[in-house]
Amino acid sequence: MDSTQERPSAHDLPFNVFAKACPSRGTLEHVTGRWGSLTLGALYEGSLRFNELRRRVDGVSEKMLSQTLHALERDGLVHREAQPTNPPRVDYELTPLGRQVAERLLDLIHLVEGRMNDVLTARERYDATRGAL
Amino acid sequence: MDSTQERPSAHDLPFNVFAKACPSRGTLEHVTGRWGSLTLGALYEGSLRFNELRRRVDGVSEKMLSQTLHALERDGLVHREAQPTNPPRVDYELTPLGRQVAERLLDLIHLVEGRMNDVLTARERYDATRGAL
DNA sequence: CGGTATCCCGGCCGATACTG
DNA sequence: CAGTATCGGCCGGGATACCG
Repeated sequence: MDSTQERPSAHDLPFNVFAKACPSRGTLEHVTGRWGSLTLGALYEGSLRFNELRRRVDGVSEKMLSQTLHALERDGLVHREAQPTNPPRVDYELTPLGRQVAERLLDLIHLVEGRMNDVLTARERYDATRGAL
Repeated sequence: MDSTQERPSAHDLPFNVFAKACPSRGTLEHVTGRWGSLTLGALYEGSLRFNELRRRVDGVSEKMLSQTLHALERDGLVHREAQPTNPPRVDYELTPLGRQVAERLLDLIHLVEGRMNDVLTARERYDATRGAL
């Protein structure tokens, strides 16, 4: 019943994101990263082209969007479909796994958006007491 | 009006994380950030002291943990309870809102951990085709 | 349109030292 | 134990220019 150092809550999966060296931590960061989460969220509605995505994810630069899409494609969350037409047309869409991830991400996003007033109120209270120092 | 049919993309909430200037984007980043997500995830099991948390979130520095906790406390997701004993004892625990957030985060974390083999496979395929350039 | 290459700055973050 | 202060490197990420 005792296997060296097992914590009560710990999951027995081979991958544990709380461990520094675990590769799942890297993927979690791609997914939850500043642009990763918004990109996946935007693609949940359906496939989008590069510049559509860029407009949808307000504030992202070409460089970061490109970089983000490569990371997500590499992790198998986004599928890139290029058509060799002229002018070129490239569509990005979620893979089945990407959809599952995006679903959870959107749950989180909607929760944060929906409770933002509470957050703002909490900030005011915090700043009123601690910010006065 | 057409309030019956609604595009899934457009939420009518006052806060939209896809908009550059929206404060919800900042909170989402606190929550999904590298240390924010792990901190909230760790606290889901119950309250923890500073150094317990530090050990649990493998790799976090004192500075970043402190900074992360302040941001989460300010946003009303974590409650800090200090006891004026000697040696000092400080417990951190999730607020009700923090619990809801952590719940979603853990859903995401468990999904990523559980599908990590697929991710790793996808990476190999990607690197084999594109990495050869 | 759909990107890549380059430059470069701010701030994220770790290491270290110090305080109550 | 529970932090804060300071320094410095590294790199995330924006701006710009350029290519197929």
